[in-house]
Formats: sequence, structure tokens, C-alpha cells
Amino acid sequence: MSTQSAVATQPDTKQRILDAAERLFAHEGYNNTSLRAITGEADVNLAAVNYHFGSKEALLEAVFQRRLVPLNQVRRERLEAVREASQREGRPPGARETLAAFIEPTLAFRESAAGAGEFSNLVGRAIIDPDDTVRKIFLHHIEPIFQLLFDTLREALPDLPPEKLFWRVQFSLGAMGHTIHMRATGDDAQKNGKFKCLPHGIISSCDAASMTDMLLTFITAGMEAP
Amino acid sequence: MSTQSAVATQPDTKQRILDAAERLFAHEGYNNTSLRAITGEADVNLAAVNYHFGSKEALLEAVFQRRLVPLNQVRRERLEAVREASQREGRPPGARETLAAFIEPTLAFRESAAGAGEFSNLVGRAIIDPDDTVRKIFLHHIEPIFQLLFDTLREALPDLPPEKLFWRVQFSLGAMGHTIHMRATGDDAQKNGKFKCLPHGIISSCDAASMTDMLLTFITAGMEAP
DNA sequence: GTCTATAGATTGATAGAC
DNA sequence: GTCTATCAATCTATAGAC
Repeated sequence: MSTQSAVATQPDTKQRILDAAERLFAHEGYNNTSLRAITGEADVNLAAVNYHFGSKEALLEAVFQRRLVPLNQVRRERLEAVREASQREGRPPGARETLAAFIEPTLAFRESAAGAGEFSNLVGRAIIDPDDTVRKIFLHHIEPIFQLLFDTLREALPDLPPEKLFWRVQFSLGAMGHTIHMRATGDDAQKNGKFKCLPHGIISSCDAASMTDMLLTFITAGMEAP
Repeated sequence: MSTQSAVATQPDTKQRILDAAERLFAHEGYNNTSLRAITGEADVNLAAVNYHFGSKEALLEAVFQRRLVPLNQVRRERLEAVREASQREGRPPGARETLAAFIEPTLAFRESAAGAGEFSNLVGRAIIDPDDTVRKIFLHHIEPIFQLLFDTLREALPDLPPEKLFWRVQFSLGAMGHTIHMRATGDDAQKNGKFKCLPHGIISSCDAASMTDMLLTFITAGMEAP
């Protein structure tokens, strides 16, 4: 990406590490993924990680950075479009369109770029991941956009006390994170019988569009509850 | 608990290990908690874990077993009370009372017994924990009660297609798990500035009663959405 | 039942040849 | 930039004295 002189030997080593790390972090979790697993899957040398990124934690940060910057850009544009439309038409923003502006890019991101689906799982995991390392890096990235979401929702639901709004947003994030994570592991899970909590052998179609719609319907109703 | 002859030297070693493991698993996560940390906190010897429980995984199972059996008993009784009342009065069960029968014991358990609060955090974590070990043991315990919850909700919401109901229950569990986990880490988080996503310095009162009420209001509205 | 000591495996990270 | 070899730390689990 940088020097002009280089006819670099393996121009995609960094990318391959990022892709493998993204997939494994999303699938196995940060703490359960060893550098050896990553370099093995990326088919690069073990030492390459520390050469290119410096440490495992810095690699995680790079994984987030690569996807979250453009994703947050989309979310920001959509949230600001919602606010501008509401100002232009002299009405408060709708709760559902506001939530959609935040959530749809997250779930749709899965189809947007090769490998982005794995990252979408990682986001779903990061929202709920109890681990401090993952949580800290992730929160740092979403904090500004979360603030914008919160402010827009305050306009959409002016009668809701801010404290209640805060918790309802948390409920929504929990639902979203858990949903993405279940989608991520769902395919394996059904084969492995890990999905035994799915009663009566119901097989759920979980295409992005219908999932997003169901989730938005659910949390919009919850958000607008009296 | 077993032999009658023993004047056991440290009758509470097992309990102390269980308590320490419960607290650390809930607070740090299963994979991030070493046996050394547990035995250090419990002030017992490292080898005592394997002597009393056999392995780290068996210890986790024992931690779940100790609390989940009585907790599920309460949930079962409350869910069956809801069903009986509905049959007796010739009406379908209410969505909110059904959800409350499942969720209230989980969040109220915190105040019920000494140390149970820690376990409540562990449950919140287990619902959403991506780790397979935790998830598998936990799912095995809640599967029957989950089935009962699902069946009762089907009666409460007969017009909702089962597939949609399934996902809405998942949304609710995600919201609940995330909520418990945030409550668990919230106190530390506010001090450490980890709660930076909390906009404008809003301090949320998170006593069990108001949290449960807010959560139930949210997910009941979501569950009853058209 | 409790303890010390240690085996045996895995981890993140690094030094140095090429 | 890539590789081998290895360090130092950590982990779960166990053997055996007391």
C-alpha cells in the first residue's frame, strides 16, 4: 500500500493474515484463536504476524479497522440522511428508519464484500463478547456512531426518558448481537445438533433481508412501547 | 454431602472452589479463568480442583448444576402456573406473564441467595457466550425449560408463525443476556470509563426490579408486534 | 484430603540466518 | 520479507509424599 519501489514478494501476505484472523476471530473468538491457527490458515509463516502487525492485539485492531471505518461511514451517512429528511419535512425522525439506518448496514454488510460476512459475525460477537480486549477495541470504534444513533433516537422518541432510551438501545444491541452470532453459527449448529433449543425441528430461513426485517419489527415495537 | 463417617478436615473446600469459580467464570469468562486463579481466590491448593471435580470442565458443569437445578424448578413452576391459570379461566396465557415467568426468576435470583448474584451474571454470559464449552453445558440445562417457554408462548400468540416466534424469543434472550452482562460489569465499567457509550453522563439506576420491568416491557411489545 | 513438584502441551513473541 | 529455532510464560492435569 505504501512504497513505490517495491516489487513485493508476497503482496497479499498482510491481506491473507487479515482474512484468516477475521474468520477465526469471528468463528472461534479472540482468546481461543492462536497465532499459529491464523498463520496456518493464511499459509504464511508464524513470524509474519509480528512482523506486519506487531502483536496479536494489534492484529485484532487492524481487523476491526479495515471493515469498521467504511461501515461506520455508511451508518453515519444514513443516520444523517434520516435527520436531514426529518428537518426538511418538519417532523421528527421515525424510530424504525433510525434503527434501520444503524442496523441494516451491519447485517447487509455481509453481502457487500468478499469476506465481509465473516466480519459481520465478528461484530455480532464483539457487541456481546465478554472479553475486555475485544470489547475495548470495538467500543472505541463504535462510540461516535453510537452517540449519533442515540441523539437521533431522542428526537424520534422525545417523550421517552433518556435513561429508558439508553436501556432500550442496549436491549436492541443485545438482540442484534445475539442474532448475528446465531446466524453465524447456525449453519454448523443445525448439523451438529447444537441447535437443540430449536423446538420441533423448525428450520429457520435466515436470509439477511427477512432477518433484518424481523429484528427491526421487534425492536421498533420495543422502542415505541409506552 | 455423602459419607457419614467423615469428620472432614475442610468441609467447605468444595464450596469455596465453587464460589470462587462461579465468581471468576462470571466476571472473566471461562477461558480467561485459570485453575490457579480459582484456587488462589478460594485459598485452596491447586490440585484440589482435580481431586474434587476431576477437570476444569467438570467444575464448570458443577457450577451450573448447583444453581440451575433450583432455578429451573422455579421457572417451571411459574410457567406451569401460567398455563393452569389460563386453562382454568378459559383464555390464552398472556405474553407478558409468560415471559415474566421465565425472566423474573433469572434476574431476581441475584437477590435470592448469597453468591447467587455472581451466578446470575454467569447465566447472562452463558446465553451469549460464544465459547462452545460454556454454551454446550448451558444449553443442555435450559433446553427443557426453553421448550416449555416456547410452547406456552405459542398459546399466548397463536397467530404468530412458529418461525417468527422462535426468532423473537432469540431476540429476547439476546436482550436479556446482554442486559445481565451489562449490569454485571456496569459498576466497574462506570468507574473505568468503559461505559463511554453511555451518552452525556447518564447514570442509570439498575436495580433488579426496574431493569426487569423495562426489559419485560420492551420484549413484550416486540413479541406482540404485528 | 492436602500438599509439592513436575510432566506435557500450548501460547505470544523474538533473535538471527538467508 | 520470509524463515527456522527457540525462549519464557502459562496452562491443565497428575504422580506421589505426607
